[in-house]
Amino acid sequence: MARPAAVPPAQPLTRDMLTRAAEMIKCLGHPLRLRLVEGLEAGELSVTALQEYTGAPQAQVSQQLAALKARGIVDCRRDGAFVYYRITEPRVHSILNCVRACDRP
Amino acid sequence: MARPAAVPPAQPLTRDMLTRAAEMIKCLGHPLRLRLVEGLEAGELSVTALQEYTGAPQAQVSQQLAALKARGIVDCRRDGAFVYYRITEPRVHSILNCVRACDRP
DNA sequence: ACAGAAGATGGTAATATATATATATTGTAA
DNA sequence: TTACAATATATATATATTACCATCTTCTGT
Repeated sequence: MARPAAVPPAQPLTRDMLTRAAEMIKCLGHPLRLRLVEGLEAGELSVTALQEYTGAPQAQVSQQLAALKARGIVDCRRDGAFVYYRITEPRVHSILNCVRACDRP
Repeated sequence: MARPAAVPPAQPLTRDMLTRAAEMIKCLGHPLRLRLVEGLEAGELSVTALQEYTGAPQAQVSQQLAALKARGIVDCRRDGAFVYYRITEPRVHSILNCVRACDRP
């Protein structure tokens, strides 16, 4: 039997966009990192605040914030003893909204 | 100096929802898997069609489809010699849309 | 200068994931 | 039943992530 034709979807992401998108998404695909960006949604927070918010140990919070920062998802500024993180990747907000739209099409 | 108060964002995802969401997102955070769901956006496709669409070797396509299926992101049906995959996780579409909204807030 | 708070970083063991190759299964057509 | 196409799975190896602990740095208040 003839095999079904491949139906190439319109406008696929370029290889590069796809790779970068996958990296960003992968970075969000971690419970603590996802919680962190959730915490940062309303604005910037210090590492201490994020520690309290997530309940995770300090080192882990710092590590995962570093991972998020390395991918350009967040950035930080220092103010005295505190370092404040904020979201810099605008798509994060919409992705969080998608995630919250649980199981509803 | 007093340390800044933690500002707990409204309605954080429950631990469980967060864990599951992270798993789904993580699964999408892989170039080939992301390409696969992109291919499936318009409807179901056979493994062969997906092979042609992605250009990836057969075993890898099958493997990554299995990963997507294990997470409930896609499902499949067999029709004769062919197996057709389709998206079952409704949030995938919105996530893909977010991803495509590159760098625009 | 000193002590302590805030944060970052390095090392590491356990675990997970990716990729490739080979092989197995299932279905179809002759 | 034979041969071949379509798909799945097993296995091995390489690589990446995670979580944890300890340590180091920077800043603040005294």
